[in-house]
Amino acid sequence: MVTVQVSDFDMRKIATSGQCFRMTEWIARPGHPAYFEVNAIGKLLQVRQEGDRVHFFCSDDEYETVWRNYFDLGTNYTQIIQAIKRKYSDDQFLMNAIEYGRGIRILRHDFFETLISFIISQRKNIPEIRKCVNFLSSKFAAGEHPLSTQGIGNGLSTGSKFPSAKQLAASEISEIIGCGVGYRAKYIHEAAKWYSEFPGNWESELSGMGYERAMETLMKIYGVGPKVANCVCLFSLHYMNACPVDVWIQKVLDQEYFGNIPQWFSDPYAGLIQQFVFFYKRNGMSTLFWA
DNA sequence: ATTCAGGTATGAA
DNA sequence: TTCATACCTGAA
Repeated sequence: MVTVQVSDFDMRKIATSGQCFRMTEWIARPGHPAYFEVNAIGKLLQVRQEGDRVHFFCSDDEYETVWRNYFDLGTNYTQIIQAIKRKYSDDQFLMNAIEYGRGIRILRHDFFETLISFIISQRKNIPEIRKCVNFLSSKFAAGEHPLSTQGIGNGLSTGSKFPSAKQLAASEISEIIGCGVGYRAKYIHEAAKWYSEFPGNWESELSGMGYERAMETLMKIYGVGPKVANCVCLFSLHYMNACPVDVWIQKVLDQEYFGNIPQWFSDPYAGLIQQFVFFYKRNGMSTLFWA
């Protein structure tokens, strides 16, 4: 186990911030602190947080080479947030959102899984998205060696890896439909072909070409529009200026900014700010307020 | 039964 | 360019 002390890290907020769909909170035993199971980048990990101390149930080596980067723990969020608060101090809604959402970090999630997850996300609610992602994973991982991790309290926990692009590209559309994704199956299949047929490395190409060109490139994929492309840019490629506009952010624009585009939209950290705003609007505000 | 859920492709104005 | 509409599917 590795224990680190970090500020601006809240495992529960991260798990429910909607960046990825396979982080689950478990209660080991009533009265005991909750722990989180993270199924990501081909690994399974358990995490428990007590205040600003975070326990990662893995080796030192795995923490350093995998999870530190995944959770973006090398970035000083406290400093970034202070700068943002100074910059937009006259935006009271934003100040409230930041305080409410503090602790969320922008992950560096697996590229292909992020792409497929957000293709699935269109016209679906979050429990449905989670179900589809899990269904795809368990279906295509059948027969493979399951992921496992040394669980808290000596329990051994298992899970399945997200399918590879090659697996999905080689599968029949009907198999993909069978995972409950409906009309998105052909999008998934196309995206899988697009990814697996590229001779180079899409991640490094897209990371290197800059936000604008990455967006253009991603939106050429059948079934990928501006929202999905922005989510991939932000949650996987770590373009912190990428700012996905979904129904919740649209609500914010309509209701809090009266249809105008707020200043922070073009901030270099617009994506991080968007996460705070999204989280606040979705979880922190009573809808009865202005009903 | 009808509507809705973290959008996108398509075709018409 | 902008706008309306269909789209799988399950849950309220």
